[in-house]
Amino acid sequence: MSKVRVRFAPSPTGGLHLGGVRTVLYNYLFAKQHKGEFILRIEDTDQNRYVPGAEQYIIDCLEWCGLIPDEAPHLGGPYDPYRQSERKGLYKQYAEKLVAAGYAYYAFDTPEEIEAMRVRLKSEGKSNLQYDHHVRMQMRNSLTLEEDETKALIESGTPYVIRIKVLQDQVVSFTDMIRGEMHFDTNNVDDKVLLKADGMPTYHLAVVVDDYLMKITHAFRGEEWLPSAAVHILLWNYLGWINEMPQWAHLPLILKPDGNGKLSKRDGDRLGFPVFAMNWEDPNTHELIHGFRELGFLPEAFINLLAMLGWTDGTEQEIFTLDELIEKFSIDRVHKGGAKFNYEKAKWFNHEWIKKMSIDRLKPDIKGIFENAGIEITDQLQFEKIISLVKDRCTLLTDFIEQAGFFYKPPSSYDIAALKGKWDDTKASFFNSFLVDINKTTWESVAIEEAFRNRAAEMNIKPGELQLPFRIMLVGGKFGPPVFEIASVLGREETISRIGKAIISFTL
RNA sequence: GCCGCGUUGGUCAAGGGGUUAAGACGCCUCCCUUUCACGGAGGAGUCACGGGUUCGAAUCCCGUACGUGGUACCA
Repeated sequence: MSKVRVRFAPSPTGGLHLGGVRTVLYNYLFAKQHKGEFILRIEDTDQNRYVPGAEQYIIDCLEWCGLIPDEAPHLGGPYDPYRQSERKGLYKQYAEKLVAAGYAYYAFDTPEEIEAMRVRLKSEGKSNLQYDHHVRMQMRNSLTLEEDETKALIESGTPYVIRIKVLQDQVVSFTDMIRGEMHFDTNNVDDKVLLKADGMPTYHLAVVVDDYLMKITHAFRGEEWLPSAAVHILLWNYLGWINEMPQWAHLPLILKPDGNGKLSKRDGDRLGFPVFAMNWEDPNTHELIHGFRELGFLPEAFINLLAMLGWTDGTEQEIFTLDELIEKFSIDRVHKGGAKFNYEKAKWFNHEWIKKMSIDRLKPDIKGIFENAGIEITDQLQFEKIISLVKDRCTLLTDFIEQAGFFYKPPSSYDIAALKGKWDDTKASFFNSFLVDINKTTWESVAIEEAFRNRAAEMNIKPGELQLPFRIMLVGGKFGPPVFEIASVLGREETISRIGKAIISFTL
């Protein structure tokens, strides 16, 4: 078998949806497992939908996720160029070839004429309003016009498109790697536009031509493409390339968590979770759509959770590294049905990854988050200790600010409510004595705790009664790692200072 | 409307003729911890419906319902 080559072919219209990333991922996993190549091709044939920055954004997302293409517009490759707008000149010859072979035709109908046709059909009670074999002989095209008329029209610069001429009464079949045998009746397939009036190909022509030219062996795409697969297969046939047609796999959709339908960027705002891989700001409206990255997800977790949205290896394992996924992924274990996105589970994946991740891997990310929050890291060793102390209680990377910020900034307020019934004059005097004690102890958590317990014993107070007040003195609230660990990391001076301040505040 | 695809707890899912129908998230209870987590032990909660086929159906077949996608000179 020839070398596996797969492609991700997005149109750069803004943002990269989570479902898009999953499509990339499955492509990538399949390619790498088979020691093949993963290609990024930009489908920018619709000039009306061009969004500046969108292509770079896609590239950046792939990079963040660690899904690096082998060939791409910005990397180049043996099948340059990888941007369809730059391949424009290529497509027309194939469309013309189809016309010459009788598999396509020129159509001169204006949008108004097509609209009129649909109105007419509707008034006749027809439910099928497609431009297809039922109506093509009633329209203005090279099938109904005399040859010299057609020629004259083209030569005089009349706008025209080229449409595929779908043969009647045939069954188009193919094997989908996920769904098995698929059959379509050509009587239900319309004469899709192949080449637009502006000379650009439509998606239908462009995918087939480019997949052929780029020697794509396997084509994975979203389920929304299933109905038009018939057109694509017809094209592979009509163009005489059927033996080189890639194997198809139509991936299930990712659905909204609540109601119905494909997950869209709007749902993120509405339900309070990210839908895009990274923040995306629309260059025209300046609307900001939040990304997983900025909300504190690790790319490892993001990839992992996406992989599990529609696929399992059949065991109970849920946490996978990219390498494990490459090894274990199998397209035939991909689900047929769509999956509703569940943000709680997504966060669980991230939590698992933070727990599992090394301090060194976490460090740069957390440092960046801290700096954005105005916290400077000066002591590396202390920083590492802090990370190891709090990582188990952080679901998102951004949680580190809340969970560890107090190491860098003394509490600005105290959870007084939690103190209720746990603070009185004897407690105050305990801490006053303790303040003196800890001037002499070795500065280690065990030694601090020992001093704490000794003093408590001496004053005949249960140490447990004192721990919560102590915590609130240092942290401000009822959370965080063990208190004596906190004190030890904070340092003698800072601990003393916080206790002193708190005694005054608590007593007021 | 028409065409296609799908349907196992709230969600992700294993299981593909005989199972007490796995597991995970979330939820609840308890243990650990005089913080919050982590961790551990339990609990509630399911095969869309109706017909077949079969000794036996979540599993196979047919309908129905529901969901979802497409139905553009968008991808």
